Amino acid sequence: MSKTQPIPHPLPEPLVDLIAQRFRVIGEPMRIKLLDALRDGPLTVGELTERLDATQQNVSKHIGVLAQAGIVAREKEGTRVRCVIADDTVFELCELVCGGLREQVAELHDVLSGGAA
Amino acid sequence: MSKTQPIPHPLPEPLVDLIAQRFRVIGEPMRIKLLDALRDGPLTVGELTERLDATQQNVSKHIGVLAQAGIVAREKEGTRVRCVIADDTVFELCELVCGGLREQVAELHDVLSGGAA
DNA sequence: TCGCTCTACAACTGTGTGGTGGTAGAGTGT
DNA sequence: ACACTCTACCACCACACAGTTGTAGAGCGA
Repeated sequence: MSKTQPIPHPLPEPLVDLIAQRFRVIGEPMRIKLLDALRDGPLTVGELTERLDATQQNVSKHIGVLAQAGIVAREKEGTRVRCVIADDTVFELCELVCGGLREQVAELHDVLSGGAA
Repeated sequence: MSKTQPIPHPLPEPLVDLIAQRFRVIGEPMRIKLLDALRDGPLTVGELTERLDATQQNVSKHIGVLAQAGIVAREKEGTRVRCVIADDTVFELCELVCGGLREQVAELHDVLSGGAA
């Protein structure tokens, strides 16, 4: 159902910046961990803080970045804040990247085991 | 044909770092422009320098980063160096991101045009 | 009302890195 | 051999940002 319609070719400058920004948001280990933790379902900032063994401030900060990028959504619930994945495509992105990594590692493996002349 | 097999769930630390690094590599406007330029086919560093209106040093540097990440391949050809896309998944990644961006913009558009109570 | 918990914000510091200038080295033509 | 072109490497500067500390404010229970 996902369109995956082709991108305009001479990529316009503003779009380049948007794409880069998007990748940059996901390109942070802490944020990837947060997203990974939220894969099971919504969690509060406190729960995330405990699971990732991080400081509350840092978690809040990164969740803020992810929220501003529209990747997660924050929902107040008393004093707590429930964080939910708002854009599932991030996981598809991760899977694609993992696929590429697997391929590279496989090539290296082939070279190191059989391909050495 | 792409596996897109699911990722291990409690994402192991080293994998998190690898994924983050990968995204970070693509999360740079100049590098996205380089990849976009290489979509038509192989180009030399000089040609890329001219097309992107950048300095030769900068292009060489970013191509180096992309090459080390296994996203492009460099091939010496006399004094010139031909740069080729080595991992097509980057374009799939961009398409996915663009799809997400489109969706967000569409939602904003709806809110701003009809949804206002 | 008072105190406690939960979260977000501001200021600061250290680090990573993008861009530039300078330059070395390889390859080519004369 | 010499001059020229093409590319990569190095050192440097400037800026962005991740992480920390301190703290303000909102909500809840006693």
